[in-house]
Amino acid sequence: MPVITLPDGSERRFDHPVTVGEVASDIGAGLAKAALAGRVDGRLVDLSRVIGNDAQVAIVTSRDDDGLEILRHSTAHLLGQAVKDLFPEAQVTIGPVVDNGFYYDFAYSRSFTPEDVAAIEARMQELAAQDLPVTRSEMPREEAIAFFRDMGEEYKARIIEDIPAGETLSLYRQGEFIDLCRGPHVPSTGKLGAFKLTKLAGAYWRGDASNEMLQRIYGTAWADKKALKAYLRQLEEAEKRDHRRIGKQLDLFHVQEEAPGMVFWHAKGWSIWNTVEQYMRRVYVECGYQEVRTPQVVDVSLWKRSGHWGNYKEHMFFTESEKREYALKPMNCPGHVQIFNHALRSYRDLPLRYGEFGACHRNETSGALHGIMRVRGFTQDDGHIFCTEGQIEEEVATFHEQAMKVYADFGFDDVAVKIALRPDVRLGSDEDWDKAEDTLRNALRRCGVEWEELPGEGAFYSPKVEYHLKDAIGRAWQVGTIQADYHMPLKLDAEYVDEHSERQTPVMLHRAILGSLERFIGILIEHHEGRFPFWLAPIQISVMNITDRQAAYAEEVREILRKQGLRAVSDLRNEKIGFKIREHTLQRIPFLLVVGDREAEDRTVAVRTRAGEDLGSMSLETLLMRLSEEPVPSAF
RNA sequence: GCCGGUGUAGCUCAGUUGGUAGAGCAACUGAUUCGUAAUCAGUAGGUCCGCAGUUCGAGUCUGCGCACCGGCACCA
Repeated sequence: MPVITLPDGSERRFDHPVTVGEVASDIGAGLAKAALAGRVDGRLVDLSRVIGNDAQVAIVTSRDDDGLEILRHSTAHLLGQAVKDLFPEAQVTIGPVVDNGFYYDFAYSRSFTPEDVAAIEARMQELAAQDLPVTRSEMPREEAIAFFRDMGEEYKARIIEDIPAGETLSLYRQGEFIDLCRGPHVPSTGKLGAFKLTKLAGAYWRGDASNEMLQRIYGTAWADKKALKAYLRQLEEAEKRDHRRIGKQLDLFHVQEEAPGMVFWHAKGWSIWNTVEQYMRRVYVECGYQEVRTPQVVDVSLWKRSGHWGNYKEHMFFTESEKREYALKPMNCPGHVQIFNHALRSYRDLPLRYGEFGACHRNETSGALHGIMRVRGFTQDDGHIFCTEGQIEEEVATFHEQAMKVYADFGFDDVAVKIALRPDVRLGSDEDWDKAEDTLRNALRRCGVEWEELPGEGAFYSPKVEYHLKDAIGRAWQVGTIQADYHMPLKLDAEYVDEHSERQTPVMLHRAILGSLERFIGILIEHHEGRFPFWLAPIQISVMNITDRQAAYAEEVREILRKQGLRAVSDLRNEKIGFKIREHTLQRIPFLLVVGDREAEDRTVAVRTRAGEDLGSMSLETLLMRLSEEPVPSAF
């Protein structure tokens, strides 16, 4: 005689075992219609699940995150069903839920075409309209392997073979389609919401590039058409902030065929770069770094000693001259060790901090390139701190504070801190890793921050603290990092003399706040949608006249602003003021100054912001005062 | 690198079954001198990504490259 307790604490008594669906009906017809699944004593189950004993029950609908996830998972099954329907020879593999949707990977003798995808989506709509019941059944593991192998579903059989022996598996059937699945699923295909297939892609079996490639079809699924439309609109909005598009519109940079993965910076883009670099240079100085510069082209022997040649030569650029082989530097650390090694160091010199705007080249695989976010020629705000083991915690904690300040200055308030822990393939002993990981934890604990740990994500020589910035539309970008390296100093013979006159090997901390300037500027562009904060804007002010009569005055105003160190331009073209305002607003110039006869007469300017706000007419003194209130990063 | 797609004027794009390459915006010239998101008219602009091939004839068809886009893999 089950007593069902609902989320609001109310109870319902039944004199016989009931299904979750019956509980929903008992509560109300509307809920029964909306019900997709249930949560019984905390576990998600199908509506058909029978409850025999007292239980806590919640009905899951598409309004719940759980419900939406089930909806997406069931839509993935619908995709599987449609593909098997239209292409019986195709084999199914996995079909999980991802952000905003789902995908399903298939093995098939030929590639699916965009036309195939359209047909598949149409078939999905038909199958949904048929409102086919989705039913669950169970099968012992061994039987399931034979079952799927008989059906010609080799991949499915292999997936089941990885499940521990003796387990009973659940299968879901809708129409002719049967799939292995933990569930739960919607009770029938008619319960599915609004969906759309979005992308056709290749994906390796089991995510391993040495395996064969499968075909992945991505889709998005939502509770209703309205939510789907809102999502598609959001995608369009995201496209508008694409740094490649804005880079073109604002004339910031370009890339071209002759130099794949290398950036041609135009004047306005380079202005942003310079502002960022000058700001970071101040960070180096104020945080006790010595800025250095190391060679671009270095004999391969150094890279062999550092281990990079062994690990990464496929991704390095080489050049040969007079029978000597050189490599373009893929990173700056060996260079910094050379400077460290150029004198005999004392423990009194530590921590010794070097910073460099290090231009590096890495021959990234062609498919990895992406605008200025992932390039082959890039510049890091790189730094290396040579210190003793005992100094690591202090240095990491200090770095943390600096990094957070920098992110806030660039307009990022939501920063996630993570520690990437030891990977499977690594150097050094477990005790060393315990120690290194704990040092990072202690440093962060000292800063009072919360962090997430990422097992297996560390570099092969050290765990890393990582900084992930959340941008204006919620996307996360990994930028900064600090890592404690015990190995490279050893490989490259870095030494210092300790207080007992003994030679010791220092620890080397690799750290960057922005990561690569190219990528960081790309992130800035997307985060601000090209509307850079005043201090970063390549052009801060534009002065425009209404008729030729005010040309001289407009030039005079521009000149005064320039002398104040502001980046100002004038637009004296014989165009209507509305046209000029439109153009300069589209160029995202923070302040537009209009001068007509009145302003020229009174020696004032009419001020308008790029947001369209009219600040009225004011004297140049008032304007300069107003501009001086624009946020500018302060010193450390 | 792998799977799929795309490559035409500075930009955004159109171009039928193979038959002399187009539009809008931008540019340039002229007119207009105008008060807060597009003034009007005219002119000019192309190795149709590259190289081979098929054909009387290729932007269009075939092959091989390259680059870019979306994923996958990679990211010291």
